[in-house]
Amino acid sequence: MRTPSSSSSSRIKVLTPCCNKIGLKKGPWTPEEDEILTKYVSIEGEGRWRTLPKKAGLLRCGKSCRLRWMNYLRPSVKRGHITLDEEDLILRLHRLLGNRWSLIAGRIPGRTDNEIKNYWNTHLSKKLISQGIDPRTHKPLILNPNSSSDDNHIIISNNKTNSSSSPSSSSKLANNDNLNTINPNPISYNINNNNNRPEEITSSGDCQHQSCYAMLVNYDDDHMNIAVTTEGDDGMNCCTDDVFSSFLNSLINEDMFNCQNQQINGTLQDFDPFIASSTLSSNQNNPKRSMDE
DNA sequence: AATTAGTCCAACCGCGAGTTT
DNA sequence: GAAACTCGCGGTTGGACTAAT
Repeated sequence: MRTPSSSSSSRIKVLTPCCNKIGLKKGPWTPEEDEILTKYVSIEGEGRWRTLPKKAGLLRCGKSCRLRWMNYLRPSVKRGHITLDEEDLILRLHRLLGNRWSLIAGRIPGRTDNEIKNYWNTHLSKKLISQGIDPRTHKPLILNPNSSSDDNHIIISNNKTNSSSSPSSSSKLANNDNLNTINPNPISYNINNNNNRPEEITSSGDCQHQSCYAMLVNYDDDHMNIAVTTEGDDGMNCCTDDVFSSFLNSLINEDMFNCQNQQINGTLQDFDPFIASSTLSSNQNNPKRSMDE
């Protein structure tokens, strides 16, 4: 937690036990602590992290408990090396999403954002550099030295305009746990693209809900915007997670991606040739692989 | 064998945003 | 409506381990 002096906002934060590190243990977790935390969460469930340490009898802050559970103790966490398929998926997702680690992790079962982030920083970024590719932009290092770090990355916001939403808010909106409940507005996917001029097309997607969505892609000077509007049975956005999954799948999956390419007259292919080629090659052994695996 | 350099990854930190009071 | 609380994210750090000298 932030202390009042370190906060950039006008909100005044009061030190809470979670912030006050006095008496709280830091550093690596012991097997005994792991056992206590695992036992407690298995009984009480996830959440209420702030009060968990006291109730469970742990001398840790809530954030530390949550991190330990999420990244290590959770039963669904897959241990072991990242497979080639997973690596390929990470590369393509990062190409689309940038450093949205939680979002990427959400598409790779059993892997945590921290694990993927570490794997990226220690393996994949170096691998791309060795291949002459900028790991931030996925473009050749020589050809585009002045490109920003967000070039060609999808920015997801709950604003119809091209707002430059923060990574955290973007991730939260794209998280399936939150989409149905907190997003009253259409999601817009903004993809920076310095090479395309204004253009507008409409498309549709498949969703089991009625009054589902329309997808609008338009280019302004610097961005490609894909706005997904949903309206469910109750008039609220009922299936933005479905939409988001479909959209992401469409960008990853070869067939759907090619379909999108045709719909937008090849402009997306210009935007992202890497995806098209890498997907083509990577799916040769698993052509129907879905990101929802 | 000792020291240094490099790598890896679990954990910490600051911060923003949503929720509750 | 404002303040306080809580959660979760991405960036960074530091210690353990390994390789090189």
